[in-house]
Amino acid sequence: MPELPEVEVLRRSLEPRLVGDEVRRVEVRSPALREPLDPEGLDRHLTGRRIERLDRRAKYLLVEMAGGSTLVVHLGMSGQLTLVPPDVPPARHEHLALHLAGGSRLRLHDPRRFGNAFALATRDLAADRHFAHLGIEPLSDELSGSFLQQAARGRRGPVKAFLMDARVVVGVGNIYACEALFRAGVHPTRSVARISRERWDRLAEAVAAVLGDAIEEGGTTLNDFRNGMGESGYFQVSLAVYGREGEPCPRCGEAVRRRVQSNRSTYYCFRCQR
DNA sequence: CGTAGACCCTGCGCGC
DNA sequence: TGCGCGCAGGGTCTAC
Repeated sequence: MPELPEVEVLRRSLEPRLVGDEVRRVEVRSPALREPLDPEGLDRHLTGRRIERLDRRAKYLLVEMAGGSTLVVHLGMSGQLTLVPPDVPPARHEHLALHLAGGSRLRLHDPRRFGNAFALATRDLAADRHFAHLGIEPLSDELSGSFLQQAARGRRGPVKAFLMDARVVVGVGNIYACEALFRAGVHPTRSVARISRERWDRLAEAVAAVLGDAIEEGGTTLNDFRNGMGESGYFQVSLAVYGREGEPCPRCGEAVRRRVQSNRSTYYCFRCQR
């Protein structure tokens, strides 16, 4: 579930319901996430504080508290952050719960435990090791063909891995790397050393477009969340190639192919992507 | 230094 | 129906 668009949709859906509420109690139900949860740190930075605003950096959701501290949540592969009424019993993989003064409970549920949650004393993200190395935001005006071309200078390797390298540009996961490459007509294994300026322009446009479109379509996730319904149907229908091995390419009809790059599935059209 | 690959973990769908 | 296998949208670490 969690790619950048989903995190952004989550941020937008939670913000109006969380801002102004206050953390009454922090409950660490099972600390075994990718990095062990730190009950003392979470308690110290969150308990008794009012939620001022929600932000996002890369795929990290930032819950900014009055007084300047910040709760940082990463959903990993299977994480869900949901707001539930207090009488809803704990979920099987509910690792962290924030009990709010308004009565509801903000819970982090993550079966695969690749997620992460921690609190920072300040809002100075760049000083924290999780953020220090991160590249530009893909939906900012920093993303451009010339930026990508500059960043690729002197580098080797396939363009797909380059687009997914968070030191260059954040938030481009496996799905949207595939979708952006398809939209730009660039073959996923093409070396970054062999991409023209025109193609870098197309790639920059494609990355912003697929992420932007996904955020707009993700509005349905907002409705699901509000109604307490499931998460199915999110953006699946809009994916051109991802997860569609053997299905016809929407542009030319050639069967979509799948191959493995760096242990991840890549979906692409052999004819449209060069 | 950069790049490629392994790995962390649970759940689900598929084929047998 | 039951079971084993492959696969899953994340990031990080190690070996080369």
